[in-house]
Amino acid sequence: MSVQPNLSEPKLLKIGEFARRAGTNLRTLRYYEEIGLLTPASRSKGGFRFYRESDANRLTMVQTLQGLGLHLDRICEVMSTRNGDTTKAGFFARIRSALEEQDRLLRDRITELQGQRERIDYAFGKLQECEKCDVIPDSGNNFCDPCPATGQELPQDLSALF
Amino acid sequence: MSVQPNLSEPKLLKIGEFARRAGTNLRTLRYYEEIGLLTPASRSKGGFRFYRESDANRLTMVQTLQGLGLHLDRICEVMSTRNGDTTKAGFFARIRSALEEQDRLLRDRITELQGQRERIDYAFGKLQECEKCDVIPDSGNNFCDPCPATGQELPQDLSALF
DNA sequence: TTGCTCCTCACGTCACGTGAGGTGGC
DNA sequence: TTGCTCCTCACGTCACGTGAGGTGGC
Repeated sequence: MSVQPNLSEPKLLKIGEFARRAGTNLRTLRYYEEIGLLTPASRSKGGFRFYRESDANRLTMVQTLQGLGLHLDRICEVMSTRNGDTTKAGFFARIRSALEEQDRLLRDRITELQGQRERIDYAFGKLQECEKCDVIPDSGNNFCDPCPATGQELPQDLSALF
Repeated sequence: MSVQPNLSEPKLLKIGEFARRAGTNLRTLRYYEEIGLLTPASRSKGGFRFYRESDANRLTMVQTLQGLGLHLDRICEVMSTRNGDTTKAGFFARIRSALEEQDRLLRDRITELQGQRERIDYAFGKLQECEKCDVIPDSGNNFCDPCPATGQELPQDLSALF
């Protein structure tokens, strides 16, 4: 006789085990509950929080969005796909727009970081030349900005460190 | 008669103009001075702070490193290229290592973000299929995780939003 | 019952935000 | 002198960190 898995009672985790799996800690989870960002699925009669395994995916999304520089109140908004009209069309439209928003943020951020890598590369190139030069950057020559050899501005990342 | 530009007295900016150019604000600059991250080049006798134009490049680097998740004390360390032995070789070695550190951080972060984009893409693909499906995710079906049509786990980013 | 996990305050911290009240400098 | 910019406290805030003291549940 095959037993139907009980889908209406998915596995629940206590806060410690859930935090470990989700890569976070107890204080953060309690704080997220306090601000309404992530509410446990239930509580024991003694007050113990119980989380769904799948809530770890919500946590991951929060971490991703935080890494992109969003504040928790904005993250609440972006992830509140269950608020609003309850039609299937409306619900799915909110999901789609949340995913699109994240993709935009990711693309923009990647472009930014690639630009920063190019600037680092440019600085490396100039640094090679500086190593062959006699002048040592100090306050007397405004830390070699502009470069006494070429008269040009230093790459930003060298100017920052000289 | 040509006049030698006075390199020992580069243009100095008051805090407001400097903040505007560097894309920051007065409070942040005062805080950075307090913790020793960015000290003004000089002060007027009345106490007004004066910054070098080139210090904006230092600020930019601080912002970049903050965006990569570093704390200010770590940023102090990474950017303290003027501390240590004062030989040219030592100084340049510290510059090089600071640039390498940043490049590592940038590459790792870009890889991470690209992975996140792929996950978003994967979620979009599944969402297309879900739109053709009759089942509506709710607490009775554990928000469609696992998918009642395929039996497979949902993409993380759908599970997070369903 | 023991031990480990969890609970709720509640104060501390980092990186600033935001006035209050006063002074500098073209 | 007027107006704008700057000054130094100093308290507030966001997102937690870190105990203190007490209870739950296998």
